[in-house]
Amino acid sequence: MGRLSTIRDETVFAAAGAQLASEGAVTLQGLVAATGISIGSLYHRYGSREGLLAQAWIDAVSTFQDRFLAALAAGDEEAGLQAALATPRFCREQRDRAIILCCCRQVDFIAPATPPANLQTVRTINDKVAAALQAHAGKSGHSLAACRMGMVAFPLGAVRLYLPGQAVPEDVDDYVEAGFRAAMNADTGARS
Amino acid sequence: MGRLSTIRDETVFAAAGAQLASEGAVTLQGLVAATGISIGSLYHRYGSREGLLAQAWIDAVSTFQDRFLAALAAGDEEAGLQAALATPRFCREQRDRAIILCCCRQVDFIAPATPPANLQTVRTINDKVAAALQAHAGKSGHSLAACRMGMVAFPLGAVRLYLPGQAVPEDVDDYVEAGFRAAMNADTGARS
DNA sequence: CATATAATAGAATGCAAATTCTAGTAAAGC
DNA sequence: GCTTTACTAGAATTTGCATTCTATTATATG
Repeated sequence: MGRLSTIRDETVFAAAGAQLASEGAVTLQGLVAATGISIGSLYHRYGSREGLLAQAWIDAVSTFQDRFLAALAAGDEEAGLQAALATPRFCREQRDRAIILCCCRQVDFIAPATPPANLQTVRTINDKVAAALQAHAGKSGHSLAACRMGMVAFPLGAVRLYLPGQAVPEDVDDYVEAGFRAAMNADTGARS
Repeated sequence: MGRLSTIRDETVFAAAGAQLASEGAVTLQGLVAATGISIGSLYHRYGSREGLLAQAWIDAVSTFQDRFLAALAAGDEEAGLQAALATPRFCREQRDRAIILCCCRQVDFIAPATPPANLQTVRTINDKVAAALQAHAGKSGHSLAACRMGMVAFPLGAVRLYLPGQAVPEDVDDYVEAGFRAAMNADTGARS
């Protein structure tokens, strides 16, 4: 029961990401202007500025993580490539969340003043991805460095050529694939 | 004539970059604490917070630009590769400036409130790099997108795996080279 | 319809950081 | 050694933003 919220979390989080990407900082007044929400609602719903930012980050990261881990979990020969391609695809299908992940930094959302509960959630998420990467490295016989390069660094660098201003073109996937294979081949620490 | 400054610009700029990378924001009090400079000196030397940030960015970008353009200017077969490698090399030799370039964003330093003179300088620098890339694309027969991918996006993504916390390992150069060649080969818009 | 609950709303407050301002200090030229 | 010039220094002020607080509005349930 009780009154229903008029403005969705999604809208607020997207506005925060957009402001951070374009201005370099988020102000609550800015969010009020961008979304029409009131200061009172912001504090009622998110507790504090830090809480709001932390939730926005967690929302974006966990959504992406689901796809990235699912791709890796396939476990077959091309699992790594699918994980690499998860980044450009995410940028097209979840643009607002991708802007938070690709155009901002964790430090913009997660700070010492972040509520402990949120801080713990972030740690769990980060650990999970790190572990999955580690596991994939072991299974595929490649070094962790090569996996991070081909599945994280190159894809991120690629989409950042376009976000936040432009759409990520389809042919970025070709470059990501080429970069992924190159990283795997260049793997000086390969074990197989 | 006149009194000599005791703390070098370089030191102040590096502190600004370090703070931005680790905390996500720069405060003048933070710079005072990190470098020992006084508030009065900051305003005397840089005019304003915006002026200071703009100068720090310009210092970092123009230093990098010199190397990047020099590599491209060689003009031979491997000029593109040398330009791609300029990024990891810069990270090792000019770490403080590299942190500003690789771990921060232009928007953190250049804003609407940036002094017009500095704004103009930044525009000139950006245009120069864009033109050189464009020229290299034409000369080498590759698309501009492929050149930006292999010479900017992949190298940047690669070093960001390590900066600002760790040194950029030597083998990153191998991945950057592999990524560069992959981008050139994957070039769907190649003209030769 | 009455009541409890949850959300909206925005003016008032407090705080942290940027900026201003006045005084003091070191180097170079005459 | 005197003057000019450029830099240092930090207290006082202002400003912009986060946060608090009280009132109000909308929905669900009995």
